[in-house]
Amino acid sequence: MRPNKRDELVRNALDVFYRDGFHATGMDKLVAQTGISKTSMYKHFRTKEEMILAVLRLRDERFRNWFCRRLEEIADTPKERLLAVFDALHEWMTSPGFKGCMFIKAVAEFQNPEDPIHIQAATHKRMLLEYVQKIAVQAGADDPAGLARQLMLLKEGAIVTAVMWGNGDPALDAKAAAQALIATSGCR
Amino acid sequence: MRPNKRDELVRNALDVFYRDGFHATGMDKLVAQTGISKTSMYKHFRTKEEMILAVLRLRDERFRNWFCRRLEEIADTPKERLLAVFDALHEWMTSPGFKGCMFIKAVAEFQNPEDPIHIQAATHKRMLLEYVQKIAVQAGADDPAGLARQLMLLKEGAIVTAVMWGNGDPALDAKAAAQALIATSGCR
DNA sequence: CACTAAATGTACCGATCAGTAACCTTTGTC
DNA sequence: GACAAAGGTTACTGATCGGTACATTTAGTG
Repeated sequence: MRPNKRDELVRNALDVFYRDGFHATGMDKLVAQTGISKTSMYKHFRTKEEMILAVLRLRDERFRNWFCRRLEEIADTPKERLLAVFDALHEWMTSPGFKGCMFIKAVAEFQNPEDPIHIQAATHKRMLLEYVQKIAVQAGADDPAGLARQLMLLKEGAIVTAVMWGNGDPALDAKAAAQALIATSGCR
Repeated sequence: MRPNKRDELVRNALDVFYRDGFHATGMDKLVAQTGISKTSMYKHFRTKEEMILAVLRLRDERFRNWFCRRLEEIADTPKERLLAVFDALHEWMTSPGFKGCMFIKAVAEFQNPEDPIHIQAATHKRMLLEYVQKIAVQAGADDPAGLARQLMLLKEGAIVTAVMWGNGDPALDAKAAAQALIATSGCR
């Protein structure tokens, strides 16, 4: 059984797009950096856009898996897990190679709301929001949906600010703010 | 006295870069959309990068002027002005042509922290933060710097989320969160 | 009117863009 | 060993990239 070259391509392309951006990464650079021939690329994907969508799918899968698992590892109770969001965030931001959120960057480069790339990025964010909202329900918040939306605002803000300043400190500020919000949210 | 063509160029280029992105906007598109010849462009700016920097300077000047003036119009006391940040934010997000924060997008496209464009965008954010921090001092917050950073996290998060969902609702969530944070901050 | 600076049109540069055609090599399966 | 699918090599397309050369026209000032 042949180890799927397509998956290898998507994995490598993910790194390049994440590091250098979407428009700034040409197919020739992808050939050079992934070691996979252009003909092979275009046998698996009809266009660059299709490839970006596949890359975003992988990124979504990887990130959500890591994020959700990490929350469960860090904290035991739902209320603690809401706060652990920002511990996981801080870990991510201070890990080597951190370059911000790929989906925020995708939306920044593909602003048209009808664009498949834009839509897929928004879907990722919606799924993360729903996951946090579930935890907020378990934690017994008075307005779990509202609390989840607020916490996610802090999270997105911390990510873009961490990229701006080049350090993970915004996650600490976000955690402090989250603590205050959770304290007044009616969580058990 | 000749009306400065250079300023006209920067004004028009601002619209195009804001709407379409930096890498996705070529100099030829700029010629077509601004009605200014490429030769003239390169008499005022040696490179595309220099032009982007000029565009960001104008954007910074315009936005900070509008934002600070708006806060003073909306609210009279420092404490009220901290909250008015999110009223102004909501006005901006629901205004026609809103396409997110140009500086967040600049950082997303120019991730290298040494890049002049990246640096200039970060400078804009730092100046906004310092402005809000001054208000927090006037409002008598126990930790004005920390409160200002938290409020700015909410602001950045609201901006990127508003672009994601395509509406201004995140500003309302951010305002609600800000209200809770300000309430526990020791502000008069 | 003469002079000058600013802005123009047109045509071009080499490099890169996304994407393709034709042909060859590897690899796993029967 | 025959077969087929997957992957690779090389070279190419027309369009666009950022940027330039050069000659011409416009417009404000003395």
